[in-house]
Amino acid sequence: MNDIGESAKKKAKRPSAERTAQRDPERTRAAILEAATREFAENGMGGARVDSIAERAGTNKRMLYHYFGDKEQLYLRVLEEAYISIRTAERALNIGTRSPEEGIGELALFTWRYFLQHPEFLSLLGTENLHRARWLRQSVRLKELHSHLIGELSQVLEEGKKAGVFIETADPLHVYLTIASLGYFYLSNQYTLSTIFGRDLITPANLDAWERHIVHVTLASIKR
Amino acid sequence: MNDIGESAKKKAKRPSAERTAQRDPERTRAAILEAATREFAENGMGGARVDSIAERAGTNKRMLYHYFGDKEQLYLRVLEEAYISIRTAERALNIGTRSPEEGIGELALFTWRYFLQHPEFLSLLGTENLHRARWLRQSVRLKELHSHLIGELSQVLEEGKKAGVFIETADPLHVYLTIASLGYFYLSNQYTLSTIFGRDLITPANLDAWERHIVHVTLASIKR
DNA sequence: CAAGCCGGTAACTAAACAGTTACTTGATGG
DNA sequence: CCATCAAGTAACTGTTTAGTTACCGGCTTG
Repeated sequence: MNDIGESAKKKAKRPSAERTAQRDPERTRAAILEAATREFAENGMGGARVDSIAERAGTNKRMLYHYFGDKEQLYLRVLEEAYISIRTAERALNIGTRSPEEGIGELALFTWRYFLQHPEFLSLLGTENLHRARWLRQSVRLKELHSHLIGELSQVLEEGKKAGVFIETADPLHVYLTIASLGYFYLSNQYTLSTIFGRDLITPANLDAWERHIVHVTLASIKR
Repeated sequence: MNDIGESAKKKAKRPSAERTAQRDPERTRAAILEAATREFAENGMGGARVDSIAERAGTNKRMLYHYFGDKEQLYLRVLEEAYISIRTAERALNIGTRSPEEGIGELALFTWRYFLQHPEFLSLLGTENLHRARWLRQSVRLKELHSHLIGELSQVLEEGKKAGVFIETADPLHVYLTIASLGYFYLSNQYTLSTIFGRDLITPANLDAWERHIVHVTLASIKR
């Protein structure tokens, strides 16, 4: 959950240093980050409480401010980590190694299942957009992270067009936004939707039906 | 924006009463509701400030608590009004009067354009879902409001299936969720999306392209 | 083994906050 | 023309909150 190499890197002066079980800076840091992820995801930026994060992490505010500066910087770190996680997992898919149709289907399935397993990621996106990407815009770590996705998707679409299975107007950004839209809305808005339509959207049967629906819609929209 | 008939209704005792320009309960009430809509949409439930709402409405907290009880009740009223507005406009569409294909296309266009013109509605949905529909669930005014939509949509789909233009597996809730997904995600997440993909999604050309994309995807997913 | 450094604790502070109370103003009806 | 009542004002209160400060204790190094 956190790169242990960091302490070794900065400590040329103290090479033999191994921390005791009681004092474990890396673990405390990781615990704060994880607790903050949950707190921000559940309550948003305005609703999140610094005291609550410290308590959840099994530590106190002093450590939180020591490691992360202030509430806003901690929030940005949480957001950055969330993006890094999904883009890293996405990259490991290697959608270009299959047939174009399978590749797109795989990406749709992966995205849906990732969203399903990481509700905190969806919440964080919602919070960040409520604030018009105020903090994400300040991030300097995320410039290169996302271009790979569009590049690889673009290649798969081109391949499909050459093979005559995809329509010529299929656009990589549009395809990704379609996949993400269908997953994001269903999950992030499940509570109001279940309430107003009087149907529990989150049962296994309904989740399964929507997963198939996403793949169906995505492919139907680009197939010749 | 507010029904003026209410004051006349409760005042049999004081029939000649016409308020002066200075004292205008209905207007104050409406101003608070509108100010609250903006404040909650911009800052969420946790970030919204009661003082700020009073100031935006050109009044003070005393009036706000007098008319709406407390912050939570005011928030619920805002949310209810937002739902009533979209469902009322939707009803006026009468999608059943056209051909099935045109009817679905009209619903998709309407939904997209309504979302585009009412960003505060999308924000409120996001906030309410962050809190797992905590307040919406308490609402007693919204039970009947949404069933009409699914009923009408269901009829149009049936008609299309009989005419042989729609596939047999097309489901009314799925069709509506598809339309809403594509509009909601693009707009509500425009800030993070524009940031990470380095492309401004909100230019007239891009908005127009996405509008056409929504209609295309929706129809492609149900056409035989 | 002593100095000091670093991970960690807990009590504190100033500001912001939701909600309340005491008061003012002005129109109306007896 | 005065008593009443509702609309509206503004200062106040107790609590919560982000951020700080003074302190503790054990490990490492000279």
